[in-house]
Amino acid sequence: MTIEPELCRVEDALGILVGKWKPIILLLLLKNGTQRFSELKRKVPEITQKMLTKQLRELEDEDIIERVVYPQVPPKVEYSITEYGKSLEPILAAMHEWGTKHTLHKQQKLEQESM
Amino acid sequence: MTIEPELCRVEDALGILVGKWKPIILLLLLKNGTQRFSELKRKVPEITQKMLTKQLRELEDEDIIERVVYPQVPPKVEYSITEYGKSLEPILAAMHEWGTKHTLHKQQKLEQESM
DNA sequence: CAGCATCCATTCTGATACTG
DNA sequence: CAGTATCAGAATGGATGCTG
Repeated sequence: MTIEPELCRVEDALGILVGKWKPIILLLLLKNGTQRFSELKRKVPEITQKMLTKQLRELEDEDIIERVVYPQVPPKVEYSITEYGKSLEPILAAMHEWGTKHTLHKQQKLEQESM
Repeated sequence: MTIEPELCRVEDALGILVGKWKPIILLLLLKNGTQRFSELKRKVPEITQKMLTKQLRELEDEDIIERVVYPQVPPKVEYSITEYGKSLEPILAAMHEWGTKHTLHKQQKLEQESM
């Protein structure tokens, strides 16, 4: 094991990543760079404005993403990952890789059960 | 970016790790190996039996941990990480490392604000 | 010892409608 | 366009008491 004593450090990262839509939002911003509110909404149609707004605010509060408002009509707001936010990428990558394997695992389990 | 298309793979990992006590439980089992219910309870005194039981069941359902019941009186139940569960370690490690940095980040932020 | 059952408080998420 | 406000339902977490 490489993880030592203070076990609870993990909670901080988890606290930031938890939220039904935060990982997707972060991955979209990491992958495609700066994007407008409406772009994000379009790429994740299932999310409601309320939820998107909320999750973006929370990520902003944690300095994970940056929010830039252009004072014009109609309004324009752009979101992007901060440098600090980019430091989350290894975690997202590890989860993504694991998630892929997990899918296989679940499939195998189902196959076993149906034999 | 190394993370490609199917963004939602991340959710599976997150779903398993989320739960107020799951990371701690996993880290304890990864670090110290097989342990009894009461040992875990003692190491995380703030958790209630109900919660400990629930989180352990959920991890068991996902094949992350194994539960062995010894048919004796008084009862004895041991929990351990499965091989599959061990595959989560990179994620936990990444979160742990990040969490440590995050603490520093928060401190610096507070210092800046108080200047 | 290792739970389960019940009740309760809080938080989270969603649906819908409205606005500068 | 990018929100805010309100209401409702679901999920989560906790306190307490009982049991094989």
